Formats: sequence, structure tokens, C-alpha cells
Amino acid sequence: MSERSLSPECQSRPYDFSRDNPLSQVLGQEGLGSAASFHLPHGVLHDPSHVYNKSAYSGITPTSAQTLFPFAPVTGDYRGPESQVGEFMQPKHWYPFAAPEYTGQVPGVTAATQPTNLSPPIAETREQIKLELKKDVDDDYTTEIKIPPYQTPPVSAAMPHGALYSATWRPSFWPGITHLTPPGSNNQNPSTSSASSPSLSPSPPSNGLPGNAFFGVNTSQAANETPTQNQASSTQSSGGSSCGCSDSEEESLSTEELEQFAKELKHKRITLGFTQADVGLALGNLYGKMFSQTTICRFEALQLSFKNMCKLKPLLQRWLYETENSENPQDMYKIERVFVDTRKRKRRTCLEGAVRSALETYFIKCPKPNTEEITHIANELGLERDVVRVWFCNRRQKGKRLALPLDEDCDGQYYEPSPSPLNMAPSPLNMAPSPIPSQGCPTSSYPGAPPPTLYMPQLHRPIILQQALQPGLVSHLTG
DNA sequence: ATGCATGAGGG
DNA sequence: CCTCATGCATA
Repeated sequence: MSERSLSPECQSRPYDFSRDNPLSQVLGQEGLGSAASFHLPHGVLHDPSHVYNKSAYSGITPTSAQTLFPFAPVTGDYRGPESQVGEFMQPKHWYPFAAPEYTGQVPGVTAATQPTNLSPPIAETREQIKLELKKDVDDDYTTEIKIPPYQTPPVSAAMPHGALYSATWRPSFWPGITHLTPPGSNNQNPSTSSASSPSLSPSPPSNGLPGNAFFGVNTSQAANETPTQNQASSTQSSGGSSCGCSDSEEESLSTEELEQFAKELKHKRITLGFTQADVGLALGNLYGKMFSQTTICRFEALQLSFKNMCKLKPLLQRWLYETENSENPQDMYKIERVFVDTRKRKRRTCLEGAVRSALETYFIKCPKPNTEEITHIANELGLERDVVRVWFCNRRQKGKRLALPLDEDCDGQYYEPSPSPLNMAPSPLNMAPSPIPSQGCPTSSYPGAPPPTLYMPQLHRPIILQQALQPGLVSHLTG
């Protein structure tokens, strides 16, 4: 908390990569042209496309009930009261009753408050859902929703620096996105029934009904049914296609489009009086798949991966449309989706600022520690190994979001800066006395790793940098 | 708004 | 084990 107060981590937009070349980093740098963002020497990086389908459905059930819980969200049964940063980490398992993936319904538990309207969708098996999804790629929910005229440059509260980043979502970085638009796919099945009736309840997507489907989330739709927004599409084309991997046109979304849509969404959402959580719920009604406030928030803040943004955009777009054209949009989210997930979550570990800083330091030296290193770090900091491992995973993920997918193409090679103080940076606190002494990945123990590296993508914007790095750390590093 | 966590999928 | 999408819990 204290750490945060010092420097709000509210980053602006993570997607304005102008990261030209890995070496151009330098914090202050900025104003790099948008165009610059394209040349990517090795326009390689793994293809994200494969992740697309699968992950799309990872969490259909849980549903965030952060707000609507009539009853207390069982929390009592964690294991220890607060062994959190336990120095004696035991490979515990935090699932009292290792919930066997729910096969649909939650056992007795929630029964109590189970609202009828939700059960249906949830009743479906994940597998089924997944299947549906995959199939749906063809018959997407898309239907022929006539997208409302989104060109409105609403956003009265437009962002001040909107101009700063003109960068586009560098297709080169995400080769996969190029195929956003599946060739033959069009909206076909107009499940008008569900689509056109905004006020109507969720309606069980399941039942193998092809028609309604969750979303066939295929960015394709975005492209297809985003006619009105095409205005912007032109922009994107700039560097896009280059990778020739596309099997379809380049009608993909551009950063601008997404950015604008995100703004528009937020603006309208607020204007309409909806909270992010409401929207997430509404999506559940519309597509059977709910999203948490977190996700909506991240969408609006452009903190999701490009692919993810593209995936969600059509859904949100439709929500917007439905909402704006509904007489009582309330219906769309007024449902109470109470549904308790029996699985117990590990109590969230609260790392102290000192520990975090120490981790940051380690991260800088080695963003991808191996097992041993992780163990070492864990021991050094008195954390559970898993906590450390997860921290690094999250840190990397965060780094990508905020800073840009640098390591993708460079694959682990964070350019090596001059022997900056960073490398040596002893943790601000006495916490991490010796950053991985024995065999730190930085100084070479990293297998095929490049020389010591610094995970400091060439951020052009200091702000981002600060976020990429821990506030405190930054100050201590830079100052 | 964001930190830590979970889980699917891929290797 | 990692990445990614996502969400609970919390600052």
C-alpha cells in the first residue's frame, strides 16, 4: 500500500508500443513514430494463434461473484489462518475438497441461492462448452447484429495524451492476428431469437444449440461486423500483413480501433450507468459466458493481449448495441448470478514491499529463473517456492502487458544494457542480500541464456517503465 | 485498478 | 514448467 501510494501504477495504454528496437530503450525515449513500430527484424515470435481457441474458455464457470453474494463467501476453510508467507512452505494444496472440476453444477453448496436462470448455462460441461465454441467458430453468435454507428467520437473525457501513441498493434508481433478474419465465415445463423431480444434472459446457451452459442469468439466477427468502424481499419493495414502468414484478409482490428472502442465502451457504459461488473454479467446473459469486473476493466484499459482484446471486442460491442437499443437494459445485467465455486483458493499472499522489491531485483537479473533459482529465491526471501514461481509468471505477464512483448521476439534476450547499476542493484532492502549467489541465471548460469540481461524493454514512456518495474524499485534504481 | 492465483493447453 | 486468459481479493 505504501509503495503504491507513492506512485500510482495506473499506466496509460500499454499498447502503444513504439518499441522500435530493443536497444533504443532508454526511459525517457518517446515520441517514436508509430510507423516505427513495425519493422521487426525477426517478425517471428511464437504464434499466439494457437492459444486462441483453447484459452478462450478456461473459466466458464466460476463467475466472479464479487459483489452479488448474498451469503458469505466461504473463506474459513483455508488451511492456516495466516501462514501465508510461511517460511516453512509445505507443498500444500489449497483445495480442501479438491473440487473435481465441476462437471457442471456445484454440489450442494450453492444450491441454496441458485437462481434458476443461471443454472442452465452452467450446467453444461466445460467440455461441451468448449466444443460448442470451436464449432461456433462458424456459426457465431454474430448473427447480423447491425452494429450501431460507433464512429461517434464520444468520450468527452477523452484522454489527454491520446495523440501520443499512434502505434498500431504491430501485427508483426502477433502474426496470428492476421487471420482474424476467417475466410468464409460470415454471420450466418441469425439466432435472432436471442440476439434480438435484449431483455430476455440469458437463455441457456448450451443444449448444444448451435444457434445461440456462446460467442464464436473469433475475432473474425470483429472484423466482419465492424463495418462502421472500418474507418479506422485503414490505419492498421500499414504494416500488418507483411508476415504473409495470414490466410485471410487483413481486416483485423487496429490498435486505434480497439483503443477507440475501449474508450467508447467505457464512456457509454458509464453514461448508461453500468459498472464494469454489470457489463461482465451482461455478457453472461448474452453469451452465456460471464466475465469479471477485472476483465472488463482490463479491456477498457487495454491491458489485455491484442488477441484477447480482439476476442472480447465483438462481445462488448454487441452488448453495447443491445444495451443502447434496449428499453430496459437493466434486464441484461440484473440477474443475480449467484453461484458459488466450491473450490478454495489459496489465500492471497501479500508480499511486503521489501520482498517485492527484492523480487524485482531478481527479476531484473533474471526474468525467467529456473527451478533451482526459484527455489533459491524462495529460500532467500522466505517465501513458498510456488509463490515465487507464480510471482515470476505474473511478473512476466505484466511485463508484456505494460511494456510490450519484447521477449517474444528476442526470446529471453533482454538486451544487455551497459553494466548499469541495475544489474548490481542490491535489493533496496537487506532482503535480498545476494541475488542468487550460487548460480544466478543472470551471470551466466542461465542455460542457453544470453548474457546477463535486463528486463527493461525499451520503453518509450517513463510511466510504463515505472510500472514495469516496481515503483519503489524504479526510484531506487533511477534515483 | 491491480496483485496474486488458478487452470487449460502446449512442450 | 511456461504462457495466457481470467478471476478473486484487496489496496
